[in-house]
Amino acid sequence: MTRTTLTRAEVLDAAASLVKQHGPASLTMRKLAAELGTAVTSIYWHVGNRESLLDALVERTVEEMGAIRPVGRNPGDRILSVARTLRRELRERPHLIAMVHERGLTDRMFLPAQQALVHEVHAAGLRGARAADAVRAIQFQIIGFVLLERNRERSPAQSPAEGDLWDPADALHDPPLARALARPVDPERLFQLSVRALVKALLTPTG
Amino acid sequence: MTRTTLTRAEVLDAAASLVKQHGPASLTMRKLAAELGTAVTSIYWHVGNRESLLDALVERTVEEMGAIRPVGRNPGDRILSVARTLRRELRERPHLIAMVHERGLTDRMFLPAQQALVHEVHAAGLRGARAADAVRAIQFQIIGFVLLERNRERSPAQSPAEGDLWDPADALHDPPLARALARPVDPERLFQLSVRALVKALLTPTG
DNA sequence: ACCTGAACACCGTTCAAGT
DNA sequence: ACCTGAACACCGTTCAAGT
Repeated sequence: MTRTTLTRAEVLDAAASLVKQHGPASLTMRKLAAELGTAVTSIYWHVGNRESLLDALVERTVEEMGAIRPVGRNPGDRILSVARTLRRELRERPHLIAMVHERGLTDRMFLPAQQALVHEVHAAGLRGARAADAVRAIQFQIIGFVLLERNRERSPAQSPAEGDLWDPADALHDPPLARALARPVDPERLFQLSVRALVKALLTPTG
Repeated sequence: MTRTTLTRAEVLDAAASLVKQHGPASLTMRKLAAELGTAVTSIYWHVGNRESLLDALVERTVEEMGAIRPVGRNPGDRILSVARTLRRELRERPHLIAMVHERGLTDRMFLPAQQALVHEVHAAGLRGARAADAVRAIQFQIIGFVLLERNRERSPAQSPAEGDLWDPADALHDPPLARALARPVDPERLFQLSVRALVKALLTPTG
C-alpha cells in the first residue's frame, strides 16, 4: 500500500463501498481517511468536502442507471419489461437510490426510462397530451411503488397487518378477503398486477 | 418563563416545531435546550436520547393521520376522495412524513385509509383475494405517488425535462407530445388521472 | 500540485453531584 | 423526582506549513 498517490477516483470508490455497506450515516471523513491510509485533510483536497463527496456518489449512481432495453412483442409487454428492469436495478442499490431520492434527482435518474416509455406509448397509438399523461402516470406508478416497497423492507414489524384490523365490520362478511389481507404482500406479483391494470386502462380508448 | 417545571410534552412540542420548520437535521439537543431554557442534560431525563425523541415525534404523526371520511356517491368517487385526503394531509407535514418513511412506518400510518379502501372495494362488489389485491394496488399507488411528488418538489432543477430529451426520434413525429412533456407536471391532475385509471381497471370485471 | 497536524466549533451522551 | 455542569469521545472543516 501507500506507494501510489491518492486520487479522486480512489476516494470515491472507498466512499461508495462504505455507503453501500452501511449507508451514508456511516461515512465519516475520518473513517474514510483511515480506510485510505491518508490524513483526513487530504480528502478535502480531492473532493472539497463531505457534502460534495456524497453528491459525486449520487451523480455516479444516476449515470449507472442509464441503459434500458425494452423486450416483448407488444407495447404493453415492453412497458412491463421496462418496469421490471427499473425495479430490479433500484433494488440493487438501496442506500444510493435513497440518496438520489433525498437530493430530488429521482426524476433525472429516470430520464432514459421515460424515453423508452414514450416510444412504447407512441407505438401503442397514443398521441399528444394523452401520450404524455400515460407516460407520466406509468412513470410515477413504477417509481412510487419501488420507493414504498423499499420502505416496507426496512419496516421494523408488519405488526398490525393482521388481526388487529380485520375483525371489524367488513371482514366478517368476507373471510377470504380478511385472510388475503392478513398474508404478507407479494411485491413482485402486486407490482406486475398494478402496472398491468394501469397500462390497460391507459392504452384502451376512453370511448 | 422558567417558573413551570419542564415536561415531556413541552420537549416534544418544541422539538416538533423545530423539525417542522427546518427538518430533523436542524434538531440539536443543545439548540432544543436553549429553546426550552434548560440544561441540555435535563432533556435526556424526559425523553431518553435524541433518537427516541425523534421516534416519539414520528409516533405522534402516525396517530394524527388517523381519521379518514370517504365522500361521494359511488365507490369509485369515494376511493378518489380517500386518495385526495391522504395526499393533502401528507403534504402538510413534509418533514415528519419523511421521517415516518425513513423508519419504515409508512404502512402503519395508512392503516385507517386501508380500512376505508377495503370498505369501498367491497361495496364495489369485489370479494376475496381480488378485493385484497385491489386495495393494495390502490394503496401503493397513492402513497408511492405522494412520495415521488414530494421528491420532485425538492428537486434542484427540472433541468433536462425539456429540449435535451425530445429532439430524438419519437418527438419529431409528434410535436404535441413533445410540447406536453416539456411542460411541467400538474401533480393534482396527474394524480387524479392515475388513480381513476387504476381504479377503473381494478373495479371492472376481467372478462 | 499534493499532503500534513494542530486547532476550532460543533455534536450526542454519561455521570457524579446537587436540590 | 428532577435538574445541573463538567467531561468524554466523536464530528466536519479551516489553515498555515511543509514537500
